Amino acid sequence: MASKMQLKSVSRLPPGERSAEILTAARVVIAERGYEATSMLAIAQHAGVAEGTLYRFFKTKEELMLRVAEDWLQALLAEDLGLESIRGTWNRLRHLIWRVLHLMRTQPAVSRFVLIEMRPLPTYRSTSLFTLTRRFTADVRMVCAEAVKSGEFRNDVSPSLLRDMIFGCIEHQTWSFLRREGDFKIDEVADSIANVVFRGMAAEPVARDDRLERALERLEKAAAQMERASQRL
Amino acid sequence: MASKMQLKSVSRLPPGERSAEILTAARVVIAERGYEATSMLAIAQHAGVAEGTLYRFFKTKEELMLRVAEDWLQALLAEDLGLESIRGTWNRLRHLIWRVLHLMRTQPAVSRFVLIEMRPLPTYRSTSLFTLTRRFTADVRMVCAEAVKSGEFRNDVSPSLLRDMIFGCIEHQTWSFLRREGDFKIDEVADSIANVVFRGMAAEPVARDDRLERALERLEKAAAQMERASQRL
Amino acid sequence: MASKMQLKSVSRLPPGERSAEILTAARVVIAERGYEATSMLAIAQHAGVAEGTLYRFFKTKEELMLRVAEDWLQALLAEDLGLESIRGTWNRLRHLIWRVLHLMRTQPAVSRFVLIEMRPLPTYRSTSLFTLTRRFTADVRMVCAEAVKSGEFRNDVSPSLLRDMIFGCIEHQTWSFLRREGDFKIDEVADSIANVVFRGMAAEPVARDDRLERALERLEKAAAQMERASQRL
Amino acid sequence: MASKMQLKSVSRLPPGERSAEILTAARVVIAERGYEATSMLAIAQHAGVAEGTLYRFFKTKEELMLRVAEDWLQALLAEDLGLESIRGTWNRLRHLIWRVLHLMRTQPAVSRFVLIEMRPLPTYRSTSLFTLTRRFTADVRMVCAEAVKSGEFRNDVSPSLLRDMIFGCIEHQTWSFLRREGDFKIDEVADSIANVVFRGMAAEPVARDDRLERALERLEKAAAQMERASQRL
DNA sequence: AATGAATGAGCCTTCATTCAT
DNA sequence: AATGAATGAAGGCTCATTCAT
Repeated sequence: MASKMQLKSVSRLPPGERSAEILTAARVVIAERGYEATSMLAIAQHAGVAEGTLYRFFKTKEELMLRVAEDWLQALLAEDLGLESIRGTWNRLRHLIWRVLHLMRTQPAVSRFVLIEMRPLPTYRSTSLFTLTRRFTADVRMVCAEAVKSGEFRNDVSPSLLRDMIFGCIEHQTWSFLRREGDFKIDEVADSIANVVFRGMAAEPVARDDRLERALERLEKAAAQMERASQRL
Repeated sequence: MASKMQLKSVSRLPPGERSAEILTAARVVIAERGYEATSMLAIAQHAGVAEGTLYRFFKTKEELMLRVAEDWLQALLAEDLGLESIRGTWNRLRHLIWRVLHLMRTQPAVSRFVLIEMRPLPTYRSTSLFTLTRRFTADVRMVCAEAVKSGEFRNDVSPSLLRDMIFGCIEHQTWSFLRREGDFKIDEVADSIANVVFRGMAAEPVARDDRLERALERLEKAAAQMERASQRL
Repeated sequence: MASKMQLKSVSRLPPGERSAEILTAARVVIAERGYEATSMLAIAQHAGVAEGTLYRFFKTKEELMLRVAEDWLQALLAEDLGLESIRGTWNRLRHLIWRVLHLMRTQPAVSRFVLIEMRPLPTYRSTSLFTLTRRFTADVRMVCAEAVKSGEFRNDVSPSLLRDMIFGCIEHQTWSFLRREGDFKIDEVADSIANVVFRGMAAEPVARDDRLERALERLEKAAAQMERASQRL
Repeated sequence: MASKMQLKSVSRLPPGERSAEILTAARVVIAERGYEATSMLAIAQHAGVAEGTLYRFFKTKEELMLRVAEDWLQALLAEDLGLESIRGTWNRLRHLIWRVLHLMRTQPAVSRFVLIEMRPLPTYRSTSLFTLTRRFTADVRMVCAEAVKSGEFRNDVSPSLLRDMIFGCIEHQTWSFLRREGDFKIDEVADSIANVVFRGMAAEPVARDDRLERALERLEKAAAQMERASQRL
């Protein structure tokens, strides 16, 4: 059924660039419409290529989508600084939280895409996208684990749960923003989360209230004196 | 002559009942296959009615799905006891958390449906399903708000954030279970979350769990000394 | 992605008729273009229905195609008389061969379809179409088997091979006709095949075909002579 | 500077060799996957050339496929010995049949390709592949024709039909083997076919039965005498 | 009110062929 | 001469929705 075709003259691009173009076009379309509503045709048209071209680079739609998310995330991750420069558990936690919130504020499209659309996919957990997202959360878990080890944190709650607590809270707080419906205050949220977790885990109460202690000591002392006194009698 | 002798035995039901039947059938199909894979045809067949009939009661597939989720949730909510019988902020929080975890464990299908499949819908927030889910979370928020009001909790973190922290954590912790991949320990998770939030928010630095206990011991010891002293006197 | 649709008003047909219409339309298209070149769209257009309608009745293209072939063949088979009225192995073989040749001459399209296009399908042998075609060949095999049993045929060649010989020959002889390139002479081919097989298998060396015929003529001639003689006497 | 340092090591071959390489590669792919499933890309990759290169030597896929079949067959034909050494019509027929059966057994891939996949092509008969296959069948036809000429065979059946009978039978008998489903016994099949055809065509019945003839002759004589006698009266 | 046959846009994917490099 | 990126028509199939009965 071969048909006569007039190939449009699309200049041949250096390898990698075409694929990058497609990925970029896909980002745009996805940002506009979301995963489900994004068709291969739409991506192709946006990229100014034919549908078939997409399949030169990506075996299936899902693979393409996954790659979009990965590349997007990777790019953001690359901009990231390490934790080395920051001292103190609270500061570190606060920084990590703040960093993610900032990413969401500045990159709502990719965030929405990854968190809301890719994550529900049945295969998501076996994806390298999943692995990539773990890089964000792993830091938090590590900081908590270190705090536990050093005795700064109690050890009655697992670092994994703390991580889930932090990121679960972040997601909920940013939910409506990601859906273009609301907003959130980065610093306020970051402070709040860091505070609750830190105070909730701190081995030593941050502020002291030793009135009970002192009262007890006075009482014990008094009791001891009375006992001695009574023995002397 | 003698045509159409075979009447379909679909008794004409009161409108409410027919619609309830459909909703029930839809639940079953959804529980089996999930949202995406559930077709209107499948629901109709399960309910023993024609596809067209579905559209008498629900304008679109989405509306039907939403109603399924709502009714499902409502039914679960109805079984629920109030908080009246429980005293103490920690106990109350722990109870509310435990209650949700228990619901997820016993009703994974509806949980998966609401959290994983309906929530990503673009219209979700304007849905009465969303309002309904708030009923679960509202209690937590209220308990926190009361604790703040009574001075038991600090007021530097909004109850909404605490609510998000708690439910975000719950979701992450149950994620793999809802996807039939893993599991979670109800009591452990409930304790951990309640502890972190409670300790993290307590106005009075919370004594170590056993501090009161020890104080009591010392008091009793002192009391005993004094008793002995007074007897000797 | 529901779109606004204007349903064309295609009158609702009694069950079975629509499917029959489709099958008929498919026959036409297939007869014109052959299996591979026949698209579901073309069939639908020919039947005056939408593509989706085809899928109400046939799960896949292959199923539809198979059904076309089956129905076609079945219809032809139904017209067929039994062998009861025919006596003698040679006559029976000749009849069976002639019958198939006649079918091919009058129904080249279905023949081409079944023999050339459906048969190469990987699944063909597990098809009920295959079973159906066996009905044609089974008679030949049976006649041969009976001839062997009665001692009329030698038993050094299996009936299956004879069947293959006969039908293989028929196919080759009609090949070019089925491809609209040539022709074949029914009686000549039927005679030839029947003769070779019959003579090749006859336990008693077979007289030339026309020997009996000629003997008859001579007998009649002699009888006439005697009649004339007796009248004169 | 220093660009394009990495030259592809595709040495510029004499045109005939390059084309031969492609043909060989195609054979391999076809043998593995069959005609339909063989893509130009696969052939190109196997041959270590680019897709475009294929089109330098073959205008279309079909042309390439046809050439593959031709070359393949030609190679097999070349290995073949003549008939000169074999005496006797039965022996010769048997040899020719055996030879083809043997080819099929040892070269199922090419057999399948030619018989099952190329032959159904609409253009097949005008192909030089078709001409080539005639070389196989021509011998049979010739042997039969000679037998007719020498009086060894009757002349009431055309050699072409005998050829079709033989090859048609061979195809049916090997059908399931070529589809990797069954098997066949070379010697048994060769014997059977040769026997049926030979005995079916032998001019002199192997054993005589002239009783009918003699009875007829007596009857005729008697009738003639009676007629003459009556005329005299 | 209920039916369910019919719709058809739209989806993902394939691959023979072209042609700028 | 050789490449291989790019093409794009075509295909099979799905399913929410409509509406004549």
